[in-house]
Amino acid sequence: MKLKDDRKVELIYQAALKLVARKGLAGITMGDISREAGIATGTLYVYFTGKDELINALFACSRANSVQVAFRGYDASQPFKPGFRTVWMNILRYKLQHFEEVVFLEQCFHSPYITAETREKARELATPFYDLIERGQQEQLIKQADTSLLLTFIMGALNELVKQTHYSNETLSKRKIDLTFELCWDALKA
Amino acid sequence: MKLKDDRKVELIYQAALKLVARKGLAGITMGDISREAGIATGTLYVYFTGKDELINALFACSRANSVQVAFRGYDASQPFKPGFRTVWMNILRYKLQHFEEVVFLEQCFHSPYITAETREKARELATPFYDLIERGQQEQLIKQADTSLLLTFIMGALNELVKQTHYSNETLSKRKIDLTFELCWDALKA
DNA sequence: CGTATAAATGAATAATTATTCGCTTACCTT
DNA sequence: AAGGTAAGCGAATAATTATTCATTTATACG
Repeated sequence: MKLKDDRKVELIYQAALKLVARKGLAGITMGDISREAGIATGTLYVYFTGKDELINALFACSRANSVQVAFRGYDASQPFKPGFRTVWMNILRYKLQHFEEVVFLEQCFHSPYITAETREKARELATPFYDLIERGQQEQLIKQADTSLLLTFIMGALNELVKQTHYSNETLSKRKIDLTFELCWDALKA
Repeated sequence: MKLKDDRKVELIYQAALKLVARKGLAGITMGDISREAGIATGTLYVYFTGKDELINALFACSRANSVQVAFRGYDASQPFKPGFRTVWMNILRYKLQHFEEVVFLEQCFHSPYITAETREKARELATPFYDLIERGQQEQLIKQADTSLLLTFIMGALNELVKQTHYSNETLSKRKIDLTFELCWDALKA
């Protein structure tokens, strides 16, 4: 018998991400996705039970990806600031390189597709970020404010920056990146 | 003869905003809007030529509203920091009170509904904000960085904060508001 | 008041889109 | 190499949703 092709799932995901970044979640059809992926519409239903499941799976996957990369190269034994910078940089780089995921996640958040369960799992993935900020607070380097507030502030700023960068299609220079880190750090530092 | 009823347009807008905040732009139908507004579906077509026009009009209106309020009480002759705080506070307050518009504008940005023209008009509305930041830079109070970068940073942070506040349905205490302003100011200040 | 005019209605229609299904093709197993 | 099983296909169908339209209702104006 013929087996399912994992690369095909990836193909479908890429097609969906591309279309959502271009047209928004509101303007995306199963036909569009299959055409963009270069497969038949019916094939989508071999891999997913329907549109809802496709979007939920892609949401979970995108979300997991973006978190997974964040702590690459982070070493808890090194001082806080450079460690924080490593994570911060990982996040920024990932978001810049995966702009489509940024848009997709944003659009999904208020959508009829994402189930409460999918949403809950996405939330849980954020705990390492909380831990990181709390470490900085324990070391008196970061403001003693609600952790969630600080995190929200930074992530919102980063996200918007990534979007803005994309629209103006410049590449963020090293100078600008350093500057932006400075903005973040100055905002957070005690 | 019977005249068009301006309050009805407002009713339609409110219904659409409410639904988009709840279900996203992807999950909203003309039937839903009319039901939520308490009018017949056909009546929507008395006021708008179709769904596209409705969404574009609401986008333009929402965007204009949020900008219009920002400079209320701002006096260019007073020192920069309190003036900036006034504007900042206006924006925050407006966004908190009009959460639905925040979500709607965000969802629209990547959607097939909004035309290039509508988008361009929205962009033009932002110039007073650029002017404000530039004033701060001239007075050496604000970092000498790309104005658009600074603005993007702040607006992204604020937006995310408003969303986060809404989801956790707490009311932002004065303490937290002051704290958040401090984050913004520390980020921007030279 | 009465009438003309346009708003308002909501069921009917048109258009779009998700999903199914009978068939073909590929490829794993033995 | 042959058979069997599931992937892959895309036209057909089902479901949903935008839009129209014949009719009713409200109201501005004479």
